[in-house]
Amino acid sequence: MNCLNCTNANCLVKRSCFPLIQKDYPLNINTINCKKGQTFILEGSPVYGLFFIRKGIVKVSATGYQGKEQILRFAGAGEILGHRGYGTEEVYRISATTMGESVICHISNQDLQQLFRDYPNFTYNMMRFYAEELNRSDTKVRKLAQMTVREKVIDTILYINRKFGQVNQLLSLTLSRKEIADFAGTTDEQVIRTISSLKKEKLLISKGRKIGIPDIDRLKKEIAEHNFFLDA
DNA sequence: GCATTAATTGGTC
DNA sequence: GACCAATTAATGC
Repeated sequence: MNCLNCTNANCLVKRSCFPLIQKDYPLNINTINCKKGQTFILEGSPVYGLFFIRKGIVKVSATGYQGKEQILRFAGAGEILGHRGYGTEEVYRISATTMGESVICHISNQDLQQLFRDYPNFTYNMMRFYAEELNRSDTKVRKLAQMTVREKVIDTILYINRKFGQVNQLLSLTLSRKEIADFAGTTDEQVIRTISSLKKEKLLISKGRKIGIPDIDRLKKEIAEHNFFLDA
């Protein structure tokens, strides 16, 4: 597989290096076709390059004490994975699992170094990406520490909406209650209770296991005191 | 349809 | 607000 016929305009490699990359440029992209629920980066395994999502949605998580899962973020097409391990770390500190059918691109450490040398624009864009990531993880810490459970659940739902949107008034990415809890840093029972009271307040609707937001601005108001880092 | 998994509810600490 | 247990709903095969 190579990047020439890739249609993913969001990809950082494509954006930064094309149309410069020619047919004979020695770049080896491994593409991995994944079904739902496949873990293609495993916490603790040696770092062997960077991953880019070509298609699909991936959850990034780390395992804590007694196997407790903390979901750190969800990533969509064009986003970068495994970057924190690159350079300094010898093993990945996160796992990455597909939420649905996905296509993942992988670039080896060697090819990556070559790209960094050949395409300063790519290097610069990567640096900007790292800076943004640092900001996001910073705000994530503050949210976990300062928000109430109710606020964290609302924030999680708004985050999913912001990132992946709604279809027919329902969030297009369906998370289990436990996944919401693992992202928000609470338990699935708390999530269930919060969601059901939000439904009573008409701030949320649901069909089966899917959740919808009837009025996004009204829901945003619920966490307005934390507006400071709403967009993270 | 049945078996498995997820959601919900109630109770205890 | 977490953890546990019991019940009920949803989903996969």
